[in-house]
Amino acid sequence: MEAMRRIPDATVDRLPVYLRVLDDLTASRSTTVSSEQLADLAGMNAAKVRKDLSYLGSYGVRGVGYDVDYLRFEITSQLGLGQQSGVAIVGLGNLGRALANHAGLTVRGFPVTALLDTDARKVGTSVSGVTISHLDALSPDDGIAIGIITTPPGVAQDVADRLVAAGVRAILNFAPIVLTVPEHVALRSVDVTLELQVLSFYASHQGSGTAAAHGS
Amino acid sequence: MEAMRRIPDATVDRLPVYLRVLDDLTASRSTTVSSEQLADLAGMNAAKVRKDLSYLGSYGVRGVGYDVDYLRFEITSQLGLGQQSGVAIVGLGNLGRALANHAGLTVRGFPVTALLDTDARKVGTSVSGVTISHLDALSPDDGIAIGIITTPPGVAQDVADRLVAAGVRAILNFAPIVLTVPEHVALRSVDVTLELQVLSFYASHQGSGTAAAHGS
DNA sequence: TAGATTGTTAATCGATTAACAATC
DNA sequence: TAGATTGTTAATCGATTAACAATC
Repeated sequence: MEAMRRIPDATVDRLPVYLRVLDDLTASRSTTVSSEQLADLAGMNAAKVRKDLSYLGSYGVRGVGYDVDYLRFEITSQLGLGQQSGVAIVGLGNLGRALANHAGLTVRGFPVTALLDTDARKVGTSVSGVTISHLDALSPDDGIAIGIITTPPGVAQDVADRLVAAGVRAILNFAPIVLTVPEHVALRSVDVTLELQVLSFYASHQGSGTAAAHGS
Repeated sequence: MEAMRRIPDATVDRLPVYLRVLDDLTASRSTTVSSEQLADLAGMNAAKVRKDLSYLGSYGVRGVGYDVDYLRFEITSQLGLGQQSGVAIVGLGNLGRALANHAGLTVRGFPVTALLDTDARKVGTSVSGVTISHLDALSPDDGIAIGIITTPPGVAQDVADRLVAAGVRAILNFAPIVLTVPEHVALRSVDVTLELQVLSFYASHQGSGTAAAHGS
């Protein structure tokens, strides 16, 4: 109803959490949800939920709440989840294989369409029905939207550069190193050791303090 | 030099990144680093680096920079990384196994001392030299400091409750569900699908926008 | 001393939250 | 109408950043 404002980064980080909760609500046949319920289920506060949802436009009904299906539709659309986004996984070590085997990715609209490595012993074999290609074969023709890097840190920047050259618009990096990518490419990193170190801080400074780690 | 202020959450999230960079500097025999260099290597801005480090106390030397070794010592100490923290991994699916095989955890002071599952076919077998025990065997006597949850979402809250009962002070959750834990237990969650959805937003709203996802 | 770089202040910006009028 | 709940405002809080005096 209002002129569209830019959605704040903090809100973008939370939209997928709301979406997951809404999916659960649909599974349990709820058709309507209040900001209070949604906040409980998402581990947040109702005022924040209403503020976040207000950036999508005004879709709630006073005295009633939000329509679950319509909200899912709106969030899905805002997140750009309308069509499938092909994913390439580079580096088929333990983690890369685990992700390649993760059926949930395809279900959620992120089908793994390419697996890449430089190890001659791995190239040609397949994981979950997808054949591993040599990294050199990576090309813009592959139509890959998102690259996932699960290589050792030493080669991660080179891999990122190749993914960018191949036209990916986003990279999810699991290598423990700071990557540099052009402005137009979105980047988030996940580092398990780093998470454990942050947890170590709060565990030793006894005062809880965290809630949900993401990427950046 | 100043009275100790509480370290802001945003700063705590960055200390492990600085630590990683300082480790690299040590490996390349640098003994001193300026806030400008550190910022470049960590993908940040020098003012932020100086502000962050100022919460540790005043350890830089004007006109010179920071002593790499001393800074590592200080960050290590603040993060509570002085002694090893035993880690238990619950749920030995693809991801749990990948983490159990990750040698980097032990190197960084987080040795995996327990593997737990409820599948009778897995209990008794071992991964990376650690035997998988039944979840029911989990006990406070195990001396586990941190629990990592890599189970399906349906059982994750129950697992979290058991870990809390066993005395863990921190939990790293990979299950796609919002967990509830007592105040005194630190919690962070990593959800790959959620990261991809956030990336999808920035990729489709062409304007980059992210930098380093963590947990919360 | 001249040059470099810190530590800190203060301004700015963005995120959170409580409160409540609007309204279903 | 009475009750419930949204959408929005405004206050507050925390994080970022530029600027510069302090000082090695």
